[in-house]
Amino acid sequence: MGHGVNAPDSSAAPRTRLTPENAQQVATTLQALSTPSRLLILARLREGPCAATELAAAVGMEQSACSHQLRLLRNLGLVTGTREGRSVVYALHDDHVAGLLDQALHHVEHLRLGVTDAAPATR
Amino acid sequence: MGHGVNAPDSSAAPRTRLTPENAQQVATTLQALSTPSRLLILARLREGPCAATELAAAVGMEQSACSHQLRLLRNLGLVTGTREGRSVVYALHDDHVAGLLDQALHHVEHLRLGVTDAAPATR
DNA sequence: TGAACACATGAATGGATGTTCAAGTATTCC
DNA sequence: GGAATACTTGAACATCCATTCATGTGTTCA
Repeated sequence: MGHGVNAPDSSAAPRTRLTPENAQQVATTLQALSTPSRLLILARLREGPCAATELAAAVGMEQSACSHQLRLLRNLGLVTGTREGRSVVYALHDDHVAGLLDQALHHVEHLRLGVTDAAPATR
Repeated sequence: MGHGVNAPDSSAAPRTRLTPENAQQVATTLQALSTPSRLLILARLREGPCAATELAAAVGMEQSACSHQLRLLRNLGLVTGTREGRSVVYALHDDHVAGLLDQALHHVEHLRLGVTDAAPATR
């Protein structure tokens, strides 16, 4: 049988109606999760605060590249960086970021990936 | 003060540990939600199945462009297209896609966007 | 069969975007 | 002050990606 498709079901309507303007904002934020490097950075910070250099090493990228991405994440309000002596400690901005990450991982985990490039089937 | 940051807390560890390989897959899937056009397409399908042309009109884009994005979404396994007479009806592939969308909208809604390009503050 | 409708597809284009390389700023310690 | 550490920033570059234009495929109906 089917795979239990979307029922716009009785329970609750989508909290946020997606307007074209809204969509731009949402897309911009979700784009932060659309690259392996940033995803790894956020996942690392998900486990606790971390200084920039250590963070770069943890995710296996050069400090410069990592710093660029951290700037982007900072501008989006996803992470915070606070100077601590000579190092800057980064952390997720708040729990919603952690939640967003968790949900994303959870759902994607349960999605069949790498589906064949099947053309629409005829009934 | 504090915004209630990430506590690697007692409750539950992240279900999916993010490996570099895994990150690539997750990123690829999440990238589907990183553009306004695709976001609008998915949001429209969230409310129920829809034919291609009607869908394109609903989200305000040309049929060609819409078709290209639909192909991408199909390849990622996020939507399905089934021929119905001369039209092809699209729908979300399953509930996880709807859930992912809902969660994304929900979290992003509660995130402060457009934060200033503040440099790391000194303690 | 042929016209009309509904989509898909390929090539081209312009605009982002991630990374690297090479300085630049900030902080600590001698 | 000056060297060393930690991080940031800007420019250059190469790549990717969403859209457009033009064309091709599939389906219905006269």
